[in-house]
Amino acid sequence: MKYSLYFAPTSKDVPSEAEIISHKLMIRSGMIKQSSAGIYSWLPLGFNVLKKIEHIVRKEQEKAGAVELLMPTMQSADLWIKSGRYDDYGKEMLRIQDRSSRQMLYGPTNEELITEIFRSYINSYKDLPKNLFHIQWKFRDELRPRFGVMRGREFLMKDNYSFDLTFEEAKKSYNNMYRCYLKTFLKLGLTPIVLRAESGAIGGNLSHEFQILAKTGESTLYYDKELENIDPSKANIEKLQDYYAAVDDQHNPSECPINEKQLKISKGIEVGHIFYFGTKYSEKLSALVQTSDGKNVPVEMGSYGIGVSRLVGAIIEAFHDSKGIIWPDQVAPFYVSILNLNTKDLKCNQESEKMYSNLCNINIETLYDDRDIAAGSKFSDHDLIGIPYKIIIGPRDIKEGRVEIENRKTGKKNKLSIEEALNYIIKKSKDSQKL
RNA sequence: CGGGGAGUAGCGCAGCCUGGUAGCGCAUCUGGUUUGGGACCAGAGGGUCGAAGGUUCAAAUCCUUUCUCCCCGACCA
Repeated sequence: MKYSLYFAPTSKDVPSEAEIISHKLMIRSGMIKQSSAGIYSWLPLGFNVLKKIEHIVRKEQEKAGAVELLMPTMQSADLWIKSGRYDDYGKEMLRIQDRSSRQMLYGPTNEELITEIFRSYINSYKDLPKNLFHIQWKFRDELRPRFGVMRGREFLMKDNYSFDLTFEEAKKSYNNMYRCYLKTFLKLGLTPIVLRAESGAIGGNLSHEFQILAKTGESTLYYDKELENIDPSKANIEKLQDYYAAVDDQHNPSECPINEKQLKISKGIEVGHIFYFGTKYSEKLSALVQTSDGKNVPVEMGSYGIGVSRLVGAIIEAFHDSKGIIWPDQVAPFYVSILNLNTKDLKCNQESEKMYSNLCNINIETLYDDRDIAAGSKFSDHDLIGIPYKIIIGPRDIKEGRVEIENRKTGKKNKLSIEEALNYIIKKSKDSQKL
């Protein structure tokens, strides 16, 4: 993408409403624009990252055996009245009437709908287990939306629902998702810490929340430092759940089962939550399956959520410096920038164009800064946007056939020949795809 | 929902107390000089002062109502 054609309205100034760093950086880098309290437009850069995160979440769901579908944002109140949550959910639920005065609502979650879908098609234990997910916008009319996209009223969530015949099977599904979540957050470059949780409005008795480490996080976590070095593809999930982890109000130093050396204290942000809730909805909505001995029993369910739009903010909270965002390679909106430092220099233009088309030809996402502005502004913009690598093409070095590559994270610069630079980026890009 | 704060140019703010020509910085536009870490000179455009009502010869400024946004708390992906 040529910067001159792109739409990334960066700025030095931040509107005074932004308080936390991710919110400020998202506004400054032109990722989002607030539309009203807790509701945002996603500008190209923000949308790009959102899709990348969504993609990684989706792939991990699929690997774990979940199947994607898409349920509507608008739901009829009927099912919610049946489940009893139409009254329970309170003012957080946005209620609307359609033209014929039917009660509608903008879905804050989808247990009722998915149960109804399941009920309509599945009647036999032979069709179990099933695990269905979708990635859809939700609306919760929060008492107080804040922190930009981290706590919006409208937000993008991946939610999935497991259906099993027995508790034992349901627990397997639950642990399967537990593993899947660890993998997902690691894939995003984050460090997940899992806590036992209250199950809240969703209901149920087996529940964990997934936090990711970020020095500016909201909650303070106390946990066994071993949890930072988990390999979820090998670990035994039941055993993992025995490790100590607590948020500050659960943590009691005198009762803490691990010694001081093992205990680590860090800040975290909640990005996922999983619940087992058994037959709570299947009973109320008559989602029954027939067992091998001919009985009809309510299906055992669990639900699992990842805040996809929240993750955009959370990742920035985890990875930034005084200059701006530092995207992990997997979610960066572009993999590499070309900074043409002088667009009036023939050689700079030629070599920049050539580099750009070479990178495009091998499908490396490139932002080519061809704007006629001061070099310093380009450096600042690309640092702010957080693209992992810069290829700096300026008149000074290009005369000698050289360009400079800068690593956004380390700040390290390398002078290389044009060809070396291209190969370097190709190699790095391949390495990062293996992650 | 309780407590606090703010709405004046795209953004950040001053002006309000003590009523009388709406201002500053950044951004934008034009011309020129620049271009290796947010350039410089010269010029220009841009406002129903959140909205409604009231007081007054006169309201950004005083009064009333209202809307919106932000911060702290309780709740949450």
